[in-house]
Amino acid sequence: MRRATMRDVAAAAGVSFKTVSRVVNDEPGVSGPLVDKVQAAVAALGYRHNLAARSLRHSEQRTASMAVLLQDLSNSFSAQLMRAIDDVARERDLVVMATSLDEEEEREHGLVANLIKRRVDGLIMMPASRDHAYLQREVSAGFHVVLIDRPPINVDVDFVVVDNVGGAKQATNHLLQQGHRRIAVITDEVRVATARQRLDGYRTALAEAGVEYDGALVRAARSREAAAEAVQELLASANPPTAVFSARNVITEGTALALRRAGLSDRIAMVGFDDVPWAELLSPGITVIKQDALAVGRLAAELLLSRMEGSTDPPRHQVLPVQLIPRGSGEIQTS
Amino acid sequence: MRRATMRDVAAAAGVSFKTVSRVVNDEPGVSGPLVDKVQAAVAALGYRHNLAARSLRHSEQRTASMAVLLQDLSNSFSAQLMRAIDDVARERDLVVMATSLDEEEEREHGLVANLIKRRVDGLIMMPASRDHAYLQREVSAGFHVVLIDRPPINVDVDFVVVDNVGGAKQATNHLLQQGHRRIAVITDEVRVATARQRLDGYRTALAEAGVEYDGALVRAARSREAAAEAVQELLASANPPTAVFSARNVITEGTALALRRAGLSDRIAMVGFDDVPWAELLSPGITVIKQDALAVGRLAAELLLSRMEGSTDPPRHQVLPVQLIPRGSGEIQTS
DNA sequence: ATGAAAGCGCTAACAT
DNA sequence: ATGTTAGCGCTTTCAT
Repeated sequence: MRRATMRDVAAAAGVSFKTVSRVVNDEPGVSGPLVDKVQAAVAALGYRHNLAARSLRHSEQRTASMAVLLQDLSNSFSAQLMRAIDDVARERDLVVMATSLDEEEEREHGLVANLIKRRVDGLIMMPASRDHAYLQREVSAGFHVVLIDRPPINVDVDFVVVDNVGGAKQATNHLLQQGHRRIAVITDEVRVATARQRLDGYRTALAEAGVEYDGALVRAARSREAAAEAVQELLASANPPTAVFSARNVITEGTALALRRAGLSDRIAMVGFDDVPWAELLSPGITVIKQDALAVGRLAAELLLSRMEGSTDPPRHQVLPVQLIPRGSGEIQTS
Repeated sequence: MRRATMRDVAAAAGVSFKTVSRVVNDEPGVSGPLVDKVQAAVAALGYRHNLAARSLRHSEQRTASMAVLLQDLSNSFSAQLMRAIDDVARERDLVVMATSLDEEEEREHGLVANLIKRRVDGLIMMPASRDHAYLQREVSAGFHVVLIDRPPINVDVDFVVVDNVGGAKQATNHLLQQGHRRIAVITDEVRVATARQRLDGYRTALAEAGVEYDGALVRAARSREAAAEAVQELLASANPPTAVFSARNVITEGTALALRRAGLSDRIAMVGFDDVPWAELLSPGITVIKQDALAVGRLAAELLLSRMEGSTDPPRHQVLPVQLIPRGSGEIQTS
């Protein structure tokens, strides 16, 4: 059950297959009657234009496609990035390939190689790896890459990140202002750049306030459950925190869960990094440092498109601001 | 800045370009020294295999790609579907193109056409349209389609849905059992198949319990804000409901929001269709009819893969069960 | 073990 | 306005 080709259509319509090509591509220079005959044959045979063959021959070998590599497409932050990127791509009729890296470096390398073999026109990636030098060769060969959420390491390419250090400082300062001195922080694993930056911001804020850093208040957790456990342990410790800075959305979930279970939602203050859709449904509402995922995604897509359209500007480094949204949980004072 | 081709590599390595093809494809029958020479040339020139050209000539013209068309990739249900599909695709080294349809019929048609032009090997779609007859021709031509969340109309293809009618009945019965008689229901617009089915289940449960259907308790809402408004209006009406069945995840958010704003979270019962990650963070927790998005996605992907691997079984219709998870909000009794 | 020729489905450049 | 030829980068088939 082979698909019909232009030659098949040409034979059925009694014209040359170049005429079919003209009709299919809406090129001028074909008489009305012939156009009709060709279209009739196309319909009769169920012919479908083959874009792969087209782009192979076409002068500028574009595939009108791009790829998005995130860590976990089911995470709401990533899902929003994807959505924003897709919205921009849609305007240009670009198809978007998307997948999750799950912080696996090997997977990142394999996928980038695979996508280049497929000749996607560009890539937006939240990198899992900590060395992006391997991208240099591809970028030099004309492959376009925009990193997102995490800055490039050992290579200079376009990127869009948010002010993680500033946001974490702001979160910590906010809690300090409510009188808290024992502020726990739960972050992602330190190999993740954003986790390191947010921890930096936390430490800087403490230092500036003259509050001593206490490693016992710092935990790493990847999942919601791990975060909940970490908070539970901290609460049960000899010298428990009076406030928590949860440095990532799933950690915020885990923290809220642990506080609820302990019946301490109204006693222990918390500020989360990254807004969550249910933040205002809780009592108290969750105070967060909001990063505008849609803006990050949109901007990254626009940077990529400008490259695909020929921009040769030097690599552009975009750091978007974040915003503290007080909703109650972060305004709980020390008693 | 043209990318190197096999011919370029062959010239650089001093071999025929067929030998390069053999090396690049890990085919046997090339001596060790030649393999080395070719690989050196590949590295020197930054050569990258062109999969589009390959699949054009290759006997079975597979592109090792599939597409996923959902309504809104940023919705947590859709994001989970995508994640599950991607996990299965990953095992087979398939690339997944994904995008949102936003309930736009035109967009669905355009995308399906475009994806066929790109010769994707298969498609998993949550359809926006209400007539899928146009798919018949493509399916007959060997294109593989699996519908998800909503069943096919006017065409018979594989699909995976959940028991919407049964789930809605269960939700309604649960509220009836707590003594509620005035149960509001907020659904998606009626053009959406799942909304109609869930409304059916609601009506059936009422009828079976001998409770008269009251159209004044039924509202449609697409967004969280619209749902919140609808609930607010209902609560302010002359004869307000004592319970709410929110028939979709964003509606559940809106309902929870409205109840919280009205300070009635502990007074008005609610059950939501589709589990939400924050359901157990609220007080009371949100009782839901859980549909296993990951299972739906996984199963759909497996059905599609089996087609791609040659299955010619008659169209398979999968209806997955749903499960009521009591967390508090659904167990509030009439006072 | 290696290579030359043909052709996948299409567009570009050039006829007529 | 229509058609012919060549060739995109690759795999296949068939030599050597």
